[in-house]
Amino acid sequence: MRSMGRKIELLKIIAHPARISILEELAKGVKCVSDFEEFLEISQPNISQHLSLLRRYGIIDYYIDGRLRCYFLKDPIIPDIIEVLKKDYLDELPAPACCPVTKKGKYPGERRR
Amino acid sequence: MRSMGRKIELLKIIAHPARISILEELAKGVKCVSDFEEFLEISQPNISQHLSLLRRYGIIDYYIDGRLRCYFLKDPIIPDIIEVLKKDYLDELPAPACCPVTKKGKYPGERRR
DNA sequence: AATATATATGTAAATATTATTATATATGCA
DNA sequence: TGCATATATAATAATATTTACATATATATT
Repeated sequence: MRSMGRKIELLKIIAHPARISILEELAKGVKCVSDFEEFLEISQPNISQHLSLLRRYGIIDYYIDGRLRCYFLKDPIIPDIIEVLKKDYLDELPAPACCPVTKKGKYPGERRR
Repeated sequence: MRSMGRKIELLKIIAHPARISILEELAKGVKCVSDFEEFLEISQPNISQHLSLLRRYGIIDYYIDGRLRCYFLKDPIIPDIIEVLKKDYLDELPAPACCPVTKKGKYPGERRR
């Protein structure tokens, strides 16, 4: 079992547009670096940097096929996070039973002291 | 509907130990700043800073009760993310049909050029 | 009115992240 | 062997994040 701290660190690592794109693609199947070059609008060294970062944290891995590096997903939390990111959320959570708008109301929980 | 970019930004904002703690608490119910002081090991101004950041991004909001500010969750994606963070993931994702360990294997997808 | 309490704000310093550029390595092919 | 291809690494510069500290504001209490 992985600690919450480790998972927060993972969240921080993946919270970047290029890295989410990479992970979305890898969720569909193995891809090599030049595949990413086709749809990411960033330089090849930059792609490599994002890939190494993801790999350093154990989120992805690769195997070598000739001069290609074929990357694949390794961390099972990733598909679940992508699913949440793709889900539509139409409404805000219901506000607690008091009035945030008028700035009046009584604290509904227990109070200290 | 919210864009992927906006959700990634949100992910980045919440990916911090203090802020995840705050959100986990708020998922249980309304809390005021002094409630957070009891279990977060950081200074009151720092707590306020994290709260303002979360509020600036529409993730939480508050109402005023006297001199207390009572914070509550607003963004409906938060409980889902917390759920994923708390889930146990026992195994790595299955590696693709080739051999990452021996570094040999054939690229299973289509190849460009 | 004076003081205490709850919370926020401003700013500076420390640190981390990101993209860029240049260069390196390794493999395959002529 | 020599060159092209695929990818990685290193150094740097720009920018953003985080914390800490001092101070401010608003409300309640006496």
